[in-house]
Amino acid sequence: MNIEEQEKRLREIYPEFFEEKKEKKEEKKVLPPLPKAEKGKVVTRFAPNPDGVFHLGNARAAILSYEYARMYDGKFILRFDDTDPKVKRPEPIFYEWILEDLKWLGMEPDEIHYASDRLELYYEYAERLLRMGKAYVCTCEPSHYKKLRDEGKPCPHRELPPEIQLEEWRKMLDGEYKEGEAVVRIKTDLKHPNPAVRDWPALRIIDEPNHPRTGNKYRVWPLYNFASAVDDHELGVTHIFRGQEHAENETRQRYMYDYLGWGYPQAVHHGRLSIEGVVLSKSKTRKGIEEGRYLGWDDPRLGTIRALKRRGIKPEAIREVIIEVGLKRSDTTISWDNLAAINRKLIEPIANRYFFVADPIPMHIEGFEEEFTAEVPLHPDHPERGVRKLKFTPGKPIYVSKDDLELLKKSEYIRLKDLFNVRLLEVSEREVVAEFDSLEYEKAREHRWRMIHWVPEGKPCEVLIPEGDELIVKRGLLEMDATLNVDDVVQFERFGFVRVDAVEEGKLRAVFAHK
RNA sequence: GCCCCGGUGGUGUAGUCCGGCCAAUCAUUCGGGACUCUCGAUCCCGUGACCCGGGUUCAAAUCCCGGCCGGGGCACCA
Repeated sequence: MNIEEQEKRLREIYPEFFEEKKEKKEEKKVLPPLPKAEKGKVVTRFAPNPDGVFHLGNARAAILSYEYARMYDGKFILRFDDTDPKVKRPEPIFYEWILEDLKWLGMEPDEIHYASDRLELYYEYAERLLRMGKAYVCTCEPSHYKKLRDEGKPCPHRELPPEIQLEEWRKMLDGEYKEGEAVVRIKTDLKHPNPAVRDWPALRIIDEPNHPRTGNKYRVWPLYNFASAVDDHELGVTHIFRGQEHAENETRQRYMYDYLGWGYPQAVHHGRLSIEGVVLSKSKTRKGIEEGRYLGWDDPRLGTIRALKRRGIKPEAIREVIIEVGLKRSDTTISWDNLAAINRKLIEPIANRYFFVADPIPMHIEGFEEEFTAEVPLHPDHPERGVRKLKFTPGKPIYVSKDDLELLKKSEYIRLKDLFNVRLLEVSEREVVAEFDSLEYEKAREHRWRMIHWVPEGKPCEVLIPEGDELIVKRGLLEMDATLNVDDVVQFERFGFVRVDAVEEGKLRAVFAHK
């Protein structure tokens, strides 16, 4: 029975099946409702530090923020948290790339802000807190301060009156205090069970920031918690999505919100997201690039958005995988199988098929003395797209892949897909000799002969295959009819889906996506 | 060491807040089969899990206590 007959018969004996099937198809993973979210009033933000490239781990916070904003007809803000010109120095290129990658993922921010543009605003709030007696300028030696803190004791500067604090603050701004000599702290509970929460630092001095956006205009820079607290409030952020490494920061920032009489946004802390066997860490990636072990930030082995893109992973697949993972607090490791399965569903219908023969071995065929042109559909399920032509010429060898060597060795007959069936006479790594047997596909099917792809001639093509930390390069021949452009995602039959990475003068490079 | 947070098949996820309808959902992987000029797609069928131990209860994946394991934080980083 073919599919139609089977379906017809099934409708007779089990009509309910089809109704259920229809329901199942519509079952799509969606995000759960967001607590305290009102339609039209949700404001979310994605706040990366442009000191590196956007990767899958960052994508979790970004996609959740964006999706929820959209779900509630709210606003999605991109804010560059570029307040560390020293340890995590921002670089101009990453500002651009992050925005570019965000857009590629389909997330256009409603607003874009730069923390480095807002220093004066931070200063205002610092002064206000100083004046209120809720913050102080601490000039303790860091190690000494730490000791006091761990003992739950105040440092000598803590209880000085606001007038002195403001004077000290002035000295910080004026340059009287040098880098490392003074810091503004927000008062909290000195007996807080978690020492890390006690009187946390809010602003510090960087003598020569040489910031990519503001140069040396400012020498007092806010720390993450301070800048973030001010901005989330000022920008009207209602919901924050961030990794659980920030969970303790909520405790810290709440003190500030209480002093200022602000309401803290709803924070959702999610676990860390990683992908099977892939390095996501910015610093490790950077090191690998510097040492020449990686081709760049978009090396196919990496988990950066650019790398995923280069491999032919569609933005929608990344979005789906993140939504599937949801907002759980536990860490998750996405498997390539899963990502590939989602991506395959997306690209299978659009990817045209071609024959790519990796590590070609010539095959000489005897006993067929006519020219014969095989016409193969560009896509088996879409004949309307047309065909590719592969011409067999008597006396000229065709090429088959070394990857099929084992198969050839153990087979007596084989079908050359869309051409004809042959009997194998000699099989070695250097060449294969075969004899024409028959034309009909049906005969091959009856005998269950295996089928391989082949190419009469072809253009040189190399495929980059990421395998863990290795990047394997497969060289071979791609059929002549494959006129491809960069970014095309196609399937090399019996090889896998690939994205065309570069095309130059009949030469081609592709990156392997998945089977 | 101190402080948070987690733990459902190989992987991811639903269910946990408000105990029963959960001998646990869906996807992927894996095994088997159907169909098909790709080892692609499609379609059937199947294997496979509530970290452990106590307690509460008529009833616990769900509540409580303890343990184990995992992650994170303890920066003048974000």
